[in-house]
Amino acid sequence: MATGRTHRPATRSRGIPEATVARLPLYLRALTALSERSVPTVSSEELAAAAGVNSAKLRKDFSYLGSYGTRGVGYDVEYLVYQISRELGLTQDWPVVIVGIGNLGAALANYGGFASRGFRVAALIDADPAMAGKPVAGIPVQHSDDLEKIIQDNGVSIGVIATPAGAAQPVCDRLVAAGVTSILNFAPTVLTVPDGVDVRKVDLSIELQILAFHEQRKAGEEHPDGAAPPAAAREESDESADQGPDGDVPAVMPA
Amino acid sequence: MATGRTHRPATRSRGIPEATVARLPLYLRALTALSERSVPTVSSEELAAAAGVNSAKLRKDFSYLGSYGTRGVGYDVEYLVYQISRELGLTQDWPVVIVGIGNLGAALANYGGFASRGFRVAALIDADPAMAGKPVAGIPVQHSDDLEKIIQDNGVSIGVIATPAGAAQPVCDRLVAAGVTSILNFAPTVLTVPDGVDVRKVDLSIELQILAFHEQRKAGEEHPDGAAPPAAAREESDESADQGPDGDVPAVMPA
DNA sequence: CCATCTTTGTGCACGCGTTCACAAAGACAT
DNA sequence: ATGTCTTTGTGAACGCGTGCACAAAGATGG
Ligand SMILES: NC(=O)c1ccc[n+]([C@@H]2O[C@H](COP(=O)([O-])OP(=O)(O)OC[C@H]3O[C@@H](n4cnc5c(N)ncnc54)[C@H](O)[C@@H]3O)[C@@H](O)[C@H]2O)c1
Ligand SMILES: NC(=O)c1ccc[n+]([C@@H]2O[C@H](COP(=O)([O-])OP(=O)(O)OC[C@H]3O[C@@H](n4cnc5c(N)ncnc54)[C@H](O)[C@@H]3O)[C@@H](O)[C@H]2O)c1
Repeated sequence: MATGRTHRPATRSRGIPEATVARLPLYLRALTALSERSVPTVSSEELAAAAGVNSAKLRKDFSYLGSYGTRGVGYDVEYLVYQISRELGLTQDWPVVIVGIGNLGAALANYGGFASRGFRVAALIDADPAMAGKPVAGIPVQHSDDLEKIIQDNGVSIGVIATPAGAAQPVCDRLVAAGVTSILNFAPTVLTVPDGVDVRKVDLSIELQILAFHEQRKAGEEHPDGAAPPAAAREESDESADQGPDGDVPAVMPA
Repeated sequence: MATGRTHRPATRSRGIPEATVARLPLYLRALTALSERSVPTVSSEELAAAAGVNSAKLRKDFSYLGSYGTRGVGYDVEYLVYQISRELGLTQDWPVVIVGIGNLGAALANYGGFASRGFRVAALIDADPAMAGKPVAGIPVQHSDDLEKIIQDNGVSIGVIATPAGAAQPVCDRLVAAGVTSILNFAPTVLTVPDGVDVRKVDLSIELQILAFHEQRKAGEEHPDGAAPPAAAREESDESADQGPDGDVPAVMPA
């Protein structure tokens, strides 16, 4: 998972568990695909397969939204698309600003999947004066001096941060002060925000490191054939002779 | 959370819980920053604050790695950097290929934070013949015809998919067949992989939808002053009169 | 060497999330 | 109308993750 929420304790939002909320977009995507193929109804089993989850989980998730679905038949695709969209707040338009129009920010600005779900790129903001006025993805980049005005004029409540790590917290502070209450952060930093502001982060580096961890485990298991004891092959090897097959980085040892 | 794992049930990998593994990179980042400032030791309290987590959680996380840390003092920064790096498999070099060098793929290729943790971009692969040979971030793009050979020649086990959604599954299948066992997927699709292959996904659209959900809740609460009953303001409103303040999408109703 | 003070490591309890398994609901055929 | 068959919705059990709270460990000062 490339994410993690901040603040807002375990206050189940109106009764819909956070884990369920995180899956709703997944269901919505699968349902939209079915809708485009004019499929009228789906069973929980089919839809679960398409979304890559357990069917019991899917049914429980939907049960938090209400009793849509007909026993013996399944769920009405169009109706469910509407209900989930409404629950996620996608029946309204969400203006979004992107701050930091570098490699990543420009890619995000060019991303088509943005607009497809009610999100509209209201403005692109960068601190580089050389970029001001230059169009990216058809939208002229604006200077960060005008950040507050841009937020307020467009009624923006969702901000995307794609600046270097060092600039992320100051930018975040300005966004929040200007009225932004939801932030998607691509910079590799922990953002501190007041209560009531949601932060989600996407960190490529963290994802790769998690993959590397599992990759290392797979390589360390070394079982060409079937059932080898998966764990407990080595217990508390502490240090020494645990390196991969390749070379190793000389390590700094403690006092 | 922008992620979600696939397959591999709840098999706690060698005793380190998945949730802990996901936080190790966070600790590592904070520790690296301390190391650069030549800070010799940190307490769990300080480090937890820097990583944005609870200090008890941090201590429990570290306890899975072993008893590094000195009571009354804290943790030796350099030592901990090494131990976490080793646990995550970052003491070895991980060649990575990126498939789909469009807006996003190019941004990823240009991303400096890639190399900083033992990940090396071994190759860039695209299906567009016009891109073949063209350097992106100093690395010439190779045609996807040679995908299998590239994977094998470089001993690549981690692949990044940044192609359009429709191409993701076929690309994934080829990567896996060629020997890749860890995939980071940016395309908005559920990938199906054999057992033993790890998939993590990053989906911008899902993140925004989750933010929109909470944003809608905040807007719906409408409490200019202090303590209003957070939930149970409306119970089971089913349909009708639940739309946002703005316009609403005409919905298709079921039979 | 002893006392004090800081900070770790963890036992324990609790709550959330997942999954199983099944009764109830309803479609559909006869 | 009645029976059968499919599929939902959910009660209950279980396991994982989180956070509290505290005893043990060890540093530090006298
Ligand atoms: N490129 C990637 O694939 C990638 C992947 C993961 C994370 N990231 C992170 O995303 C961020 C951006 O990456 P990038 O490759 O686009 O970097 P970049 O250097 O290409 O772009 C950063 C942009 O932010 C602008 N900027 C700097 N300070 C600013 C400020 N105070 N206000 C507004 N704009 C400001 C710069 O002018 C520049 O245009 C970095 O934090 C990076 O670590 C990037
Ligand atoms: N741009 C973003 O910010 C962003 C954000 C989130 C998700 N995504 C997703 O990431 C993916 C890439 O986005 P993008 O904006 O870079 O798109 P893009 O169209 O700019 O780039 C896609 C690239 O993939 C290449 N390609 C197509 N089929 C291929 C194949 N079979 N093998 C190898 N290469 C192939 C194309 O030639 C092209 O260069 C999409 O699935 C998109 O939905 C993008």
